[in-house]
Amino acid sequence: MSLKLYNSLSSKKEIFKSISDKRVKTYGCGPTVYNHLHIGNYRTFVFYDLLNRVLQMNGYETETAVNITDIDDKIIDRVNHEKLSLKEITSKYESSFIELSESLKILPNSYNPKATDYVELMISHIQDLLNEDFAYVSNESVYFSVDKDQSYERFVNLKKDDMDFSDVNPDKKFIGDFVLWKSWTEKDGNIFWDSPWGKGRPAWHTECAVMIKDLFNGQIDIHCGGVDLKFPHHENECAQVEVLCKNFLSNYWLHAEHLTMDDIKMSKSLGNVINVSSLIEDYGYDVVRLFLLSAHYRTKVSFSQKKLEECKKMTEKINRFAKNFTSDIKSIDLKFSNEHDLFIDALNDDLNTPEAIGIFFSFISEMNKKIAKNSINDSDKEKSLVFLKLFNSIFDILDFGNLHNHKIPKEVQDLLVSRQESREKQDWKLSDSIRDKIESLGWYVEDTASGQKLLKKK
RNA sequence: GGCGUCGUACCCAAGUGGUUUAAGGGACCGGUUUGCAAAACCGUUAUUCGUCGGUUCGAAUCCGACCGACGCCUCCA
Repeated sequence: MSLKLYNSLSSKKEIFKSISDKRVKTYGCGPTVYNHLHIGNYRTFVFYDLLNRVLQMNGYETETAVNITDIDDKIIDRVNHEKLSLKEITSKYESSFIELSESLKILPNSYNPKATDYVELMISHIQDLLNEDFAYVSNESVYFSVDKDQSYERFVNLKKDDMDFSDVNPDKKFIGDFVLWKSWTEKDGNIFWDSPWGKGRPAWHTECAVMIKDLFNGQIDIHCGGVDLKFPHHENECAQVEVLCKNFLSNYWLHAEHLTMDDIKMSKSLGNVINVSSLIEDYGYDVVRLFLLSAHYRTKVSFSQKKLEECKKMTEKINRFAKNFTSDIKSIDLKFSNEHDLFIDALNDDLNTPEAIGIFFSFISEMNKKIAKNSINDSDKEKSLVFLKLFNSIFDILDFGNLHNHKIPKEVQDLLVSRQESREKQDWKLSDSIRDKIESLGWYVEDTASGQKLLKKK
């Protein structure tokens, strides 16, 4: 099955066709670095990563960009309150973003452009819009005239007649116009850039538009973001680029739904956020990743500890299954059969991770039956290895290198030996107390036909 | 107010007209196995998909009304 993606422009699943044969260019709206990011933010970033991996699975080379917004009202607020420089604040949260992305096994992007590196280009972009009469200067700020964009309202149906005119910025000619360049005000302190229209700073919508123009010549295959960005952000991004370049900014627009807290969306302004690094510490990156991928990206997910506990059990089950196979998985060739194709088809059907997980678990259960009956053959073993490798190329929750050789502490090893001795003497009391002790050190002992087996606790 | 999305078992969650009289995971209960556990295996838990109507040979899947939840229209992943 060929790759299908749900395109927000048409509100339909469409067969994906790339601009050039082999190479796919994607852009995702990244974080504003004024605070720690929460698990909801990372749901979107893990979704970008999923898209990237599925494209690669389909044989595409990917060129990916996720921007970092380091010019913003909230950042300026913090600069003024904390008496730190802009750079000091933004670089702290930027590196935290990069580090946590790595811990969650998000593949590195080709580019992570920053707004502060693009101010000059943004100024010339705004000048271009002014030259072509798509924008106007008012009170040292620059606004985009949405009337000049024939395609405006790609993502929404605004019904301009119904718009609320009560709180209109008097500098705007029309209520729907949006700002490209914000003139300096006192509360901006010493944060400003010089421009032909006076000192000020670029506005948010300008940033992504200019980065795409610069990195990708104003045209990409896929643009992603959270649903909340559809309007006005993505609409306004499109408007600026498309009036100038006369082509679609992006052929496909993918929007990820929000992670919620008790049915209310999680957001920094609402204060109902969950910190990611402590979550990874408590559960492990694999559990967090599986949790984020266990619902389809276009559905809301409610955060809960219970779900994380369930995902933890799922990762344990997968790990147990993987441990049945001793070959070096890294060197296995990916030769696919029916079971694998079902898994691939699910992912190609608009990145249907829950279905793919279901198929993988059905396969595990089928193989476990054979293992239980001791009727597993070489072909089954090979299929299993291929499936494990395929599964991990997308979900990336198995650590193949450490599957079999977790470093077992000396203390645990010694306990294992004495437990074996007590078992031989049929001293069950002692053997059970040793088992408890091993468990308190973080390991499960399982007695199998071939002797004691250790499994690292999560 | 305008625009839009969603409502599937005890919980989570796929499926969006017939190959599904509804995947998969968690949970519960019973069984096999085990010294006991754990794991694994077997079996049980939705004749039913918010409610009510309609279209169709056939609907959870399409249409309409209603009820409920949420999102966007303002910073936001």
